[in-house]
Amino acid sequence: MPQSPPPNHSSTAPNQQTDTCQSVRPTLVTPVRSRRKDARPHEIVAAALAEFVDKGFAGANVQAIAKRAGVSKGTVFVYFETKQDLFKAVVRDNIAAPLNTWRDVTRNYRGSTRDLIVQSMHQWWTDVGSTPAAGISKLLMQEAANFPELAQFYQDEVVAPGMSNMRDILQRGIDLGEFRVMDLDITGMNLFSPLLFLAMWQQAMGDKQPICGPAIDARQFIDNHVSLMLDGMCHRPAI
Amino acid sequence: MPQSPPPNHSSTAPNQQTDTCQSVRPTLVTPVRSRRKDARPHEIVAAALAEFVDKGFAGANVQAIAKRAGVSKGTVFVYFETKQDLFKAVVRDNIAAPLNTWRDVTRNYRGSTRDLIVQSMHQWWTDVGSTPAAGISKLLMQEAANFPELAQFYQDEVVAPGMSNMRDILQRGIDLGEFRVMDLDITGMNLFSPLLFLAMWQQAMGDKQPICGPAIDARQFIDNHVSLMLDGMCHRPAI
DNA sequence: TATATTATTGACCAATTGGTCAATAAATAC
DNA sequence: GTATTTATTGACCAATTGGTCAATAATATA
Repeated sequence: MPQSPPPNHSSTAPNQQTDTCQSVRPTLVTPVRSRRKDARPHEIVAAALAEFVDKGFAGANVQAIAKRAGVSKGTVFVYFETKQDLFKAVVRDNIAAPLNTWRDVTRNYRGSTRDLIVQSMHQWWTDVGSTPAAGISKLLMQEAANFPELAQFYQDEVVAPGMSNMRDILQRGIDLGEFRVMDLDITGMNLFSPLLFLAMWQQAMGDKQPICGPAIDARQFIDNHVSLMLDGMCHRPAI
Repeated sequence: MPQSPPPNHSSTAPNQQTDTCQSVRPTLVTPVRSRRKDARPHEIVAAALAEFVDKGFAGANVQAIAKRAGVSKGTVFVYFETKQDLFKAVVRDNIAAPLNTWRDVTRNYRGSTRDLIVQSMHQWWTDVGSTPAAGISKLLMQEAANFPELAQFYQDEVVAPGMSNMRDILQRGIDLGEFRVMDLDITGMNLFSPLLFLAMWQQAMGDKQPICGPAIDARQFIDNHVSLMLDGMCHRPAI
């Protein structure tokens, strides 16, 4: 899936960009080159995200990224010193935004903590888990060893705040008398890791390779998970 | 980066494992080359596992694999046609064994299903999750798109049997009246995915980058998880 | 229109690396 | 010991690719 279609080219594939000068200068045909200095970085980063998630850092091809972004390889290196720098930019640019909006849901919630958890998880799935940004998790997981500073960045900017948010939610449930007392950190991870796993799994397997029979429905997966985590699998008398 | 130091020099550091037959010549030093046709494949695959898990398929360097295995690059290509073939061998050879032993625990268990789950998970963690073989999961997750036939293989040989085993366990609990009725597939995934996630996480982050404060203790993680899944987080009256 | 500026390009370079193969040395046969 | 076989090697090749830069074309300016 091409990220950003070549903004200037009139046609799609066949014409390529070999139409340098034979254009007779009729009047105002689409220019052979377009100059959009400020739009480039974002487009290149978006294209790079797709390529990196797809192929990993080592497997990603700068030329392919350039093509996806609709520019030449040279242009990529005008805006990013090295492939590594581009990679870092991709991670940084795709990490920050979603987490905040997700967190806001927690802040001013009124209903039961159970509902908060359900809604919070669906929210995260919609905003992050099911989007290309989820590829970042997969990416970091595989490249963490080679980019320790990025792993640290991810740790500081995503993991820690995410854990903090989970703790807040759980503490709220305890304070309101809904939940029993438990280890907040461990429980937070227990509660959230299936979502992360599902996101990475679907990133990896995409639409092919259904886990077991049909593909997993995220909504059902989340609802079932929350039900188990709150009520447990064992028989229990009505409250 | 120096290429490959001649592996024949007297001996770099350890004596390697040239234990086959050079003992015939007690007076001579260890031979410059050792010929161990049948031991090579396994050694190379073991070395390749480490390198692939570390660097991914594209990032892995055949010369580095050869070095880890104590042979020359040429030797690698004697036993494996291509880098891809080596990769496939690595996955295939590291997938089969652990699952079976894990499964056997389920078969002839006598106690409560709760205990079965606890023990089963600790068993899996010991036999798979905490071993290098867990790197295969991380590896497959990142290379699935590029090796669809391997993804299928993984699906058939690991995912499906694993899910089946989870279903058996849950069904047992239901049959014995311990558990309420629930969707076996989804619940199986909910139950197991945190372990998979933890395994991959620790593969990725290794001993550095603790999630939050100290590194996660797998034992505590598992026990807490099972407790939540069976009893739930909510307050509940004594049975 | 003419000139100046600069975003964009693609040919080019150097380093890396998957893969080959004739030479070599360890074993075996005689 | 000599001859034969073959597992192992490392120099070598060709293709790929990250990165460079002088040339070029799209603007801006006058």
